Amino acid sequence: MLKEERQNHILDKIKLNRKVLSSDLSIELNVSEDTIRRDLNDLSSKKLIKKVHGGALPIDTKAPSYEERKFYSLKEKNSIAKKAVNLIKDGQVIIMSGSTTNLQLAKIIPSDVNATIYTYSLPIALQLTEHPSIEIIFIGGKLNKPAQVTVGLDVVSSISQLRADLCFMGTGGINVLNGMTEPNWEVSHIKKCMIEASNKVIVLCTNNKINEIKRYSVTPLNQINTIITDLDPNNQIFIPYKEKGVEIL
Amino acid sequence: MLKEERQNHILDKIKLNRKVLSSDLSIELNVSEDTIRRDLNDLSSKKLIKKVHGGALPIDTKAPSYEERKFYSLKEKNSIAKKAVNLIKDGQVIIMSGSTTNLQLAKIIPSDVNATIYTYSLPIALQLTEHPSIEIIFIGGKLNKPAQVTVGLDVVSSISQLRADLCFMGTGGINVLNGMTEPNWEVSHIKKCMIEASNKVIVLCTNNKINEIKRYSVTPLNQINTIITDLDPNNQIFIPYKEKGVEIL
DNA sequence: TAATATTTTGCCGTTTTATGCATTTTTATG
DNA sequence: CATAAAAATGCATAAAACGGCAAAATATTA
Repeated sequence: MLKEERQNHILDKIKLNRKVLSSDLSIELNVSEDTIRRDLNDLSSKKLIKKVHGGALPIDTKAPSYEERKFYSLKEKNSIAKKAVNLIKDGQVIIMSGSTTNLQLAKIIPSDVNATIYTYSLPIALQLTEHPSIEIIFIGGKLNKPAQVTVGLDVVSSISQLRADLCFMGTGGINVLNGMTEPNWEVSHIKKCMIEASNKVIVLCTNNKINEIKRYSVTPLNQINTIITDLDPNNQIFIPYKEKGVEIL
Repeated sequence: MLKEERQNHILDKIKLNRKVLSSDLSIELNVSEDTIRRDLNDLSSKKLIKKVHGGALPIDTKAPSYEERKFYSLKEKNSIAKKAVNLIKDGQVIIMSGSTTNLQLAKIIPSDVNATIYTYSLPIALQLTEHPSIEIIFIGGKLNKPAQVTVGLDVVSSISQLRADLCFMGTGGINVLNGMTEPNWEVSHIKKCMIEASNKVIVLCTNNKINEIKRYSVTPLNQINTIITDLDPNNQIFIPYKEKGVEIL
């Protein structure tokens, strides 16, 4: 039996039983416990299992991510949110994607603003429930736990049926050549729909996302109306963006 | 049994019972109390539990933000949730309404349970994102801010298209003659759909809701399979309910 | 195909870890 | 403040992990 076969067997067994013992595996697979231990070490260093004394367990699925990200570079996000909030006008229909920058924005919308906001992010929706006058429509679907947003076909088809004045969109990365890109395929697809559905596309973009490329393309620059960053809009880094007709705030 | 398994078990039990005794655990897990004590020390130094003389308690994390209700009669709600959680079986499709009792239930679902949960409540969905294996489908629509749930036609039509094994439902009031009633028209309508869509209807009901009547009728008793309350199920108050064929837990 | 390099595996002595037990110290409580 | 329960401490033991090494299995190259 090949090493890889053996390791696949181990992965399968962990998935099935939520636990394996080195001693069991050694007998079951007819190899020494040393070999099993080395297998478990391999798999563990690939983050496929959690190795423990005596065997292994499935990887900890706990997601600390969103909460953590929430406080990461908060200052930059806030400065972006402050610029963004001025673009919201009474009576508008707005779509907001699920970024933490958008969450900051949701927090500072003045209480006299009257608008309708569509979102598929739980934290943003929850935040907006504290606003007295904004009407919130939550876009349902299967939940992506770490990001706390809904994803999938339901979301795509809901958004396709919308017509919005504005959309505020976080981003995985943006650059002149490739436009906006996302690390997550599902999210990239959803964002395409958001852009389709909106008259004006506003991208909220902390400085570390500028001139970054992620795996999946969302849209070329020419579909983006405005980019809001924490940098000075006159920074020379934005010259090529402006040449493509994108407004920088 | 591996050390980590044991510690996971302890964490689960604390989540469920809000307390554990070293002596119990020692018997339950078939190890000496010394070992349990060492486990509790481990978990405690990782800030996952609060170790106390004789056992351990959950660490009290999240700041109580919106919900005074959430902590009001928490004890009763928790005792209901504990009974309810036993009804959840692997692989089931479950609909949960938006009550605070359901939120308690969501908190204590053991981490090895594998089920699909539909809900239209933001806090419940958010809570469930911390569960490693449950699939969550959020039912979108217009948000009702004070209750933090979606309501309206979208919700009704989404639920109508479902087929669930179970639904867990909070209630505004219940009595023998009028069955289940709700103060809010939209919610009453949504609950009707939930009942339609579910094979088994389980009503979670704190004692103050028993023999109460609200404005809008949801369903007569005969559509309800089980009522879970914080009272003793043999309490004579339930005799007429039992005569109508409702199971009391 | 033979020769050689590389990887995988088993073995063995050493080190570390997990656990139970006995003894002492601390804590809760009437 | 007396007493029983729980916790801490130290020690013993068995199981598991580690590191080095050499044999065996595989892959690569001439």
